[in-house]
Amino acid sequence: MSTAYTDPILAWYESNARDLPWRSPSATPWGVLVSEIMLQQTPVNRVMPVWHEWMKRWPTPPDLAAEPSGEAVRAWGRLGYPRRALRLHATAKAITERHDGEVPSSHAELLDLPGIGSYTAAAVASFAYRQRHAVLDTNVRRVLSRLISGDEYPPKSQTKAEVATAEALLPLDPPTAALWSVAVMELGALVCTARTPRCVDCPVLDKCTWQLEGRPAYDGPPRRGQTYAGTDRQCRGRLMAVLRDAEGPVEKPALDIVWSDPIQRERALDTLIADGLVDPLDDGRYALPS
DNA sequence: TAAACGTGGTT
DNA sequence: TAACCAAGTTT
Repeated sequence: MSTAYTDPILAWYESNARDLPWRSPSATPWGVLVSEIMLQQTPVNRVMPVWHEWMKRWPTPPDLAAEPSGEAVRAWGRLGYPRRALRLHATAKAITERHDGEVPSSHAELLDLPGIGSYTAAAVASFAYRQRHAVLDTNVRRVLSRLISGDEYPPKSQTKAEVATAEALLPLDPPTAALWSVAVMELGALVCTARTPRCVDCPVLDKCTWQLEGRPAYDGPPRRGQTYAGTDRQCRGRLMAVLRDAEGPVEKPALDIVWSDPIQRERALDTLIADGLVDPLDDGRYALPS
């Protein structure tokens, strides 16, 4: 294993880390878990106020588990991907029932919880419990891609080679490994960014393969998908906004007015019901789930 | 494995 | 301005 990157990046983190609330010594494992779910595909700035609100309202998993799932969806606000709120509520219930109300510390038990995949399990085990796991998020994948492979961007989907690389770089001492993981993520978030990296501020610039090879341009396939306007996703978002902003159940016309295409609207509503995000009541009205 | 899944800021 | 991007997971 290589240690050439470890000390410069740890030193850089010590003086450049953002003071994020879920990194505070007073943050609980539950607070870390909630932050990780909220941060999936969602920028820090948008998460911050919602996280504070959640922590004040639901300081422990049993607090959230005692509420209807619809309250979690409502309090999710406009963070996006509201199925995360539903799964976080289900996770709170599972923790309450299966783990005595305490967020489990083992990677396997975390992985068993709804909405928690390989990244989030590793992140919670590392950041909340100071364990030694390879934490591979989009930031770390990009940093290692540039530093080690010399490619501007990592492969479209995670490879075994990337996991092997990340594990090889992981310091042996668990608390140091946990610190390393958050430090590499932070480097990717603040310096080794996707679009215009601030290489002048990089602590390992002299060891960066991509840099040493003259920063060759990305030559792979386009990495993005379709536009958002007009999609079912946008339609679902509109419908959910109506339900979130209403005090209680809403009449069907209140949903109909936010999307003109009836075919697409009904399809979107059906998928929301199938996902458990919308509850069709017996009286014909619609509500957030109970 | 690829596509689906929200939202808003940045380039 | 349209495209890209943000601490991914699920099916």
